[in-house]
Amino acid sequence: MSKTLITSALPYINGVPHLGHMVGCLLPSDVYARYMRMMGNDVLYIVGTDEHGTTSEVGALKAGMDIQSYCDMNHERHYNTYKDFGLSFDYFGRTSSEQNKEMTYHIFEQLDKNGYIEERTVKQIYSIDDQMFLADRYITGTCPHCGYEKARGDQCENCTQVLEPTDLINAKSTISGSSNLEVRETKHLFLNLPKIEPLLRQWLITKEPFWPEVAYSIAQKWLKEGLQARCITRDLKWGFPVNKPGFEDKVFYVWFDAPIGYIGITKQWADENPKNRNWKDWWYDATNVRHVEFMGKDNVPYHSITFPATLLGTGENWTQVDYLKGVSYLTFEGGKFSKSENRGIFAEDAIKEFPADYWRYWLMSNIPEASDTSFTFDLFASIINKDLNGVLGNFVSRVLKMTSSKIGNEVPSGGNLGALEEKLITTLQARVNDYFKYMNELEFRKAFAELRQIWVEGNNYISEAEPWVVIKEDVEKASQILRTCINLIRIFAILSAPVMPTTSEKMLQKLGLTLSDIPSIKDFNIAQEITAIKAGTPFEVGDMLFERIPEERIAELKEKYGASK
RNA sequence: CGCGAGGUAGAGCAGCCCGGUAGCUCGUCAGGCUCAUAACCUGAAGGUCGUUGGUUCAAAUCCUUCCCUCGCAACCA
Repeated sequence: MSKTLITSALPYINGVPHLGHMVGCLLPSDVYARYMRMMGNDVLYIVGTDEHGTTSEVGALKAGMDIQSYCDMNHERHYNTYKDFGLSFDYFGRTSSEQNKEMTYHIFEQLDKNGYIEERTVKQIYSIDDQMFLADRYITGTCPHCGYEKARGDQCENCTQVLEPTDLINAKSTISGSSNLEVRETKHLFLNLPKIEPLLRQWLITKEPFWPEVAYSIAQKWLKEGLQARCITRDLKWGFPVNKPGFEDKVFYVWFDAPIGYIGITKQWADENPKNRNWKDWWYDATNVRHVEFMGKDNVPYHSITFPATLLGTGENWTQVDYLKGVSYLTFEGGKFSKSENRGIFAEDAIKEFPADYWRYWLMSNIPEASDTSFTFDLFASIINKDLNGVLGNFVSRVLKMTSSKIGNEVPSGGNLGALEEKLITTLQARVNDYFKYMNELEFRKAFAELRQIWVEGNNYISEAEPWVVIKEDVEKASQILRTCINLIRIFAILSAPVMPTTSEKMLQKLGLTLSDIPSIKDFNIAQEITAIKAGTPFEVGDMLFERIPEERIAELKEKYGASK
């Protein structure tokens, strides 16, 4: 059995995940993991929170908490949100874990031993009142070029000039507001990327035919512009203390230990059941592992350049990314999501408004693959009303209600498959093959457009077969048609499970089944599946699968989530 | 001249790599059906494929000019 290692970019603990984060890495990784499991693959699906860095320190300070409790609290919050969205990760870990510390130290030692680490002294702004060095973005002041008063230390948003923090007039710390700043020298460790570059190029070239264009072109861009040594340590408190003499008062930069977190979290997972789990089977001298990573496009450089270079520099045989799914941005009603401006719908709120499957289906069938995509409530409602209610929900409803009222609450017996069913089987098999093909290629938009067409085939079939007419003349034939339709419900439930697990369960429940009854979908054969449910099996009509979203509700939502701003 | 991605019917997208009657979904209009969630099925209207020039028998597709949108620009996760 081939092994599939699936990782989602680790959400930063201090952030509040919005729909863009969900669709960028968390949801697609889950959908893919569920699909690969159903295909019979041995899947390990790893997610967790990325916890180190200034942002956490500042967040804790503002919340009046110590950093550890602050992170504990937020970790819990992330976990609950993702569970609510139905994410099926095998482990939800943390980059601040002991296991990750161990991994980070080991990888750093190897890099150092191989001569890829160098010391440099840099000048940095120190805030005397905050008692810390400030990252550029934590300094604001007046732009010397255009006079804009809220220019950041790295760049002026107004005139787009790239700045040094020392250029700013009346520079202030954004943390305390203090202007009691000075430039200090500080010694840091750098990862010598130019030295690893030849290895990296050699490795990357093998990926070109497989990666999506967005991901590969971003990686190429970085190589083209030339790699520079990258600072991997910081003057902070919250992080792993550097395990090198003379640097004990520094910590590793969050971007150094965050991707290593995939490995560290795998070890967390393994440590919970050491008899049956071994992290090395997935990461170290591992054979037959295909590693698929999911991330927003802003993360691509780190996963295609920095992290692979880090692993290559160890000289050890680490599992590298085989397929990198880079996803563009989801915008909100044409603008940016912004918590501070109360603009956009965030994951915790989204789940209170509608069931997870509504979001999962919308987001996956509109995932920003080729370019940035805008979320609008109008579009959302139209998809939910048309695809989920009109096409799928209504099909289930019309079939079960008709069978129940005309014949009874058992799958009806009698009749044989005919020419119409032959045609249905052929059409459906072709569509299912395409659906699987797109899923294998991680072409989600196309995959879910195909899934929708599969549902449509159900309505097409029942329209042509007209059981409501046939039943007046030939009850046996009508029974066969309805039995076929009930089997279609089962087939639709199975095929929809990766994207709408709860709805699938609901559909199967009506037929007295659960998802765990479903065998592998590898070699899914419609001709066989179409008769899987036998005559006499009891079923219940139950509730409707989905609810329509009326016009008034859309207007309310737009108002509530700042769609007009 | 910083870099990248995108600009295709009212809306959202596919097609572009490997040139050859412009396709899908929603919306609109008309018809059908009455089992079902004002649903479902069928059909029609609607596009000089951002702009300029070029290559070619032939360009949405290849090369070129300019314009617009979004993102990135390495101490922001």
